[in-house]
Amino acid sequence: MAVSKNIKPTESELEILRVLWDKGTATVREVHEILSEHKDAGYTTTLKLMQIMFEKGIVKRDDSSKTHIYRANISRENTQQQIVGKMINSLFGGSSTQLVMQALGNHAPNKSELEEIQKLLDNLKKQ
Amino acid sequence: MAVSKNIKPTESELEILRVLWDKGTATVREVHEILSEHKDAGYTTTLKLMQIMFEKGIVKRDDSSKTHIYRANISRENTQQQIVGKMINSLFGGSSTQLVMQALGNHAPNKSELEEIQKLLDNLKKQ
DNA sequence: CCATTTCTACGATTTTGTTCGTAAGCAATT
DNA sequence: AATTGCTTACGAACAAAATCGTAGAAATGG
Repeated sequence: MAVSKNIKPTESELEILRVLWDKGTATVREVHEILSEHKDAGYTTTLKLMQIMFEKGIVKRDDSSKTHIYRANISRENTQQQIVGKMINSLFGGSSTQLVMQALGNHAPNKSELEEIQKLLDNLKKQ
Repeated sequence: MAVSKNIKPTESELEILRVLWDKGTATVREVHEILSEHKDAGYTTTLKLMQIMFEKGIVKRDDSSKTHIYRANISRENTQQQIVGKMINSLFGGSSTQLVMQALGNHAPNKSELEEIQKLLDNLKKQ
């Protein structure tokens, strides 16, 4: 089994990670452009954050040319799992079911999504 | 519809809220005892946190006797909803389904829980 | 009635995260 | 060669959260 580091990205780091997960690779400039659509912080702020993330090992970068190219160094799935797991424990007393009920109750999925969930549910039932 | 305050408890505040939600009411001492099973921070730290939560309106307290008695002033359900909603947006691109799949995949529920979810799913399908 | 314990209040410090200003390097353009 | 624009590096300021020490009031119990 893979040893998963216990990484806890901050809110701002998560925003950056989302961009990197979506695009695969990106420069600071690209990340900043996207973030600044919904947030106003200066360019150097984004730069600094990404540098810190690099020091922490959250992202990798290719600095062979002047403009560095970044990519995530932790997977989306792993991070989701970390955070959801923590939330299940801290907010739902360890019951994933509670979380699921909450999520479905307040953000109803559409038809095809329902079927997707149904499929997973059927699978779980078989075991 | 009730106007829900946009409250964002910190990690530490959440720990305290959990105790209060479970017990209904509690003194600082009681909260501290429980927290210190899994965390080491001094008594005055817990006290200070609860005082701050009081100032923020997150908890109420009865200070008619020397030892104050605290209780939560925001509901568990409401808080869960806030936080889960935020997580769906920030980590799962707005798709509750993704979150549900993640939660079920990694923390499989037992039989009776599965049926509970199935019931909710059936209800959602009817609409 | 004095000593001890237990409580609150509160300021100070530490830690962590975020933001920004400035300097310096490099490349393209004039 | 000078100017302009874009880049990284980095220190500093700022903000928010967490931790702790100390003081003083109230209860306890010898």
